[in-house]
Amino acid sequence: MTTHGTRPTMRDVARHANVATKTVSRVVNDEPNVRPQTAARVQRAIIELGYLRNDSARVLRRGQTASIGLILENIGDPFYAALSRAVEDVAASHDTLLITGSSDEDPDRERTLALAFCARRVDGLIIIPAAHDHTYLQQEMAAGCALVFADRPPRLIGADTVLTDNRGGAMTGVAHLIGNGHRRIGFIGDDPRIYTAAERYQGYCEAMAAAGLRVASSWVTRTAPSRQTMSEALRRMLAGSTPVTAVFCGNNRITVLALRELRTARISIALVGFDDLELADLLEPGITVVAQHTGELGRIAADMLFRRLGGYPGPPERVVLPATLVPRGSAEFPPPADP
Amino acid sequence: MTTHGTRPTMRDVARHANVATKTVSRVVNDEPNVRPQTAARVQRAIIELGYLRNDSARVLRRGQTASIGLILENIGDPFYAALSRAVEDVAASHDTLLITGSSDEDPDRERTLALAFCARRVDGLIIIPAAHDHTYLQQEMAAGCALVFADRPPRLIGADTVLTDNRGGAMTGVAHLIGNGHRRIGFIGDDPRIYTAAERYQGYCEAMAAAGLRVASSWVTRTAPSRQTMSEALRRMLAGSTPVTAVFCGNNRITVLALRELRTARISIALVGFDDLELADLLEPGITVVAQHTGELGRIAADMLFRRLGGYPGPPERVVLPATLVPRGSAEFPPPADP
DNA sequence: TTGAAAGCGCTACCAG
DNA sequence: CTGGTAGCGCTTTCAA
Repeated sequence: MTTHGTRPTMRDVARHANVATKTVSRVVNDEPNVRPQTAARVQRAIIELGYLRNDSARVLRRGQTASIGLILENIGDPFYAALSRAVEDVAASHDTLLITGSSDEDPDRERTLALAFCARRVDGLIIIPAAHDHTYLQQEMAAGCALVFADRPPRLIGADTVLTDNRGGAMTGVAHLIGNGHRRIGFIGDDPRIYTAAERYQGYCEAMAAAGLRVASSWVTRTAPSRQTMSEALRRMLAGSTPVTAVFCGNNRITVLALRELRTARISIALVGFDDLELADLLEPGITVVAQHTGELGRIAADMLFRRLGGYPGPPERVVLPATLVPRGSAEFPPPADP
Repeated sequence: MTTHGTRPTMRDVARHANVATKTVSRVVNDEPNVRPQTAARVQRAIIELGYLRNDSARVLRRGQTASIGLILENIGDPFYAALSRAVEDVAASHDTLLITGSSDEDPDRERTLALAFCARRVDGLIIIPAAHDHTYLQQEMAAGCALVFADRPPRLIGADTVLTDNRGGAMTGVAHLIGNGHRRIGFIGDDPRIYTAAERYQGYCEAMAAAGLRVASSWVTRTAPSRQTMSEALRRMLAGSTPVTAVFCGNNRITVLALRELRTARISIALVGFDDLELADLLEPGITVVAQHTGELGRIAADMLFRRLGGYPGPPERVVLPATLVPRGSAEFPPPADP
């Protein structure tokens, strides 16, 4: 039995078993060249003392921590939670621990977290960036910290990156509305400084342009979503002489807020959302979405990271995953006949 | 500029600035008793060399890692994601990093994760347990690792615990159905070996008994949820001469699966679910749930942990949070008139 | 205000 | 097969 706050060390075990610490180390790490009899004696001492190897010391000596860091916007968001789980699974398959931090879309917080992780000497870092300048990571990369960007590309540095085809996905979603006869289509997106939000807006614009459709400024809102901004956005695009007959929502939170707003106001217009929602198929009508392959995004990011940790030497690579249209009913009807 | 894979140490900085390593340490840690002029010289060297303190070494020397571990069932589940976020926020306010691991309801995996975290010498551990015997943690507690259990109590050891009133919540939900006139009410719960599932079943039984209602065995299913088990559960409770007119679902996944099944089969019965769902208010009818205060659960667990880390000496404590009924329409109607 | 030396617990390296 | 020694990069302690 150990006393409170005191842990037995390898030396303690060694003394207890009458061997050298190095022999204990061999047993603890399953190294060869230990007589079974000796190993058994050491094992007994380990159990009797309740010894658990101190991986902090091990890390210091070996220079590898068998841990990676993941920085995302908010682990409480289902999208990032799913991504995080995929990363964790890959990490676990490499016997590696995962440290997670939420940046809340704050560049300073991202930087603080990234440097804190690097100070812990994580072997690598997966970042869903909020910052607009990642040169602060150059030193860490040079010092050997592997780096992968997911969901959004790095700014001002080169590194492996895995993205969703946000622009193409948005185009597909908006084209789907156009294909159903809509010509006045609104767009509600997040703050345009966010890469994915900007890309999706571009996709919206391109799909409209490709169909020869003009976009009125009152149809477009691009800002951090809240109940109030959603309410105003919808009011603006539905007011005036050219109200929209359909709306494209730029992410999962926006879709949910817009649905709630439309329901409250008892307004029924066609809607497509970017990102899937857990109960999207159970709403009436079902919500048509452009779904990202969230798990894949995380899995591939983690695979790329471990490939680098395995010594892969090539130049930075970029993987782009498609986004998939899932028609469920909320968009598959024509606009009301014009008076 | 550093070369690949080599990081400057305090000694390097010290040499560069012509001071002792201890002086660099003082500057890096904002300790007093350094002449501003000296400090400036050190700062310059730090920037020139791109030095970042190695917290692994710091940890080894100081014996505190400023990190905590969180073991839950699945970080991809919105319930645990929300809890995790609350824990992370408390940890961040203590300048502490969070390591997360998913046990997938596997006792061995829980144990492996917990011991891996302890080997890293996390300062404390928050566990949402899957195991049925936590004596393996006694040594770690004795060695000084703080321990808090959340959502489910520990088995065979004593430790701070924060729980939801699962039994009371289920009673409230079932009583609500009874209050709306239902007398034949089904129950679908998770594997009864899971603490929360067992408690919620007890609550169901007690509410039925309190109203003087018998429970037919065909009305009850208690197993790991899947599309198939849900389908069979519903078919059983709706078949025969005494079909249920309402059902109580034991957790968020079960509620979603049951809703999908009922929708597919075009069956409309009253329903109350345990755990809230993101779009519950937007379904038609809205889904009545018994909601847990997930964020509170995580926040209080983390607060209890840091209170222990701060030296709080009292005996293990148990906090029980209420679960709150949120009526939304799926349960607020009477059963069809009996023929 | 500054520095030198010891050592946290482990593993790498070399000797036996 | 086994053991000793050195040292990972930092902080602690004590001396100057």
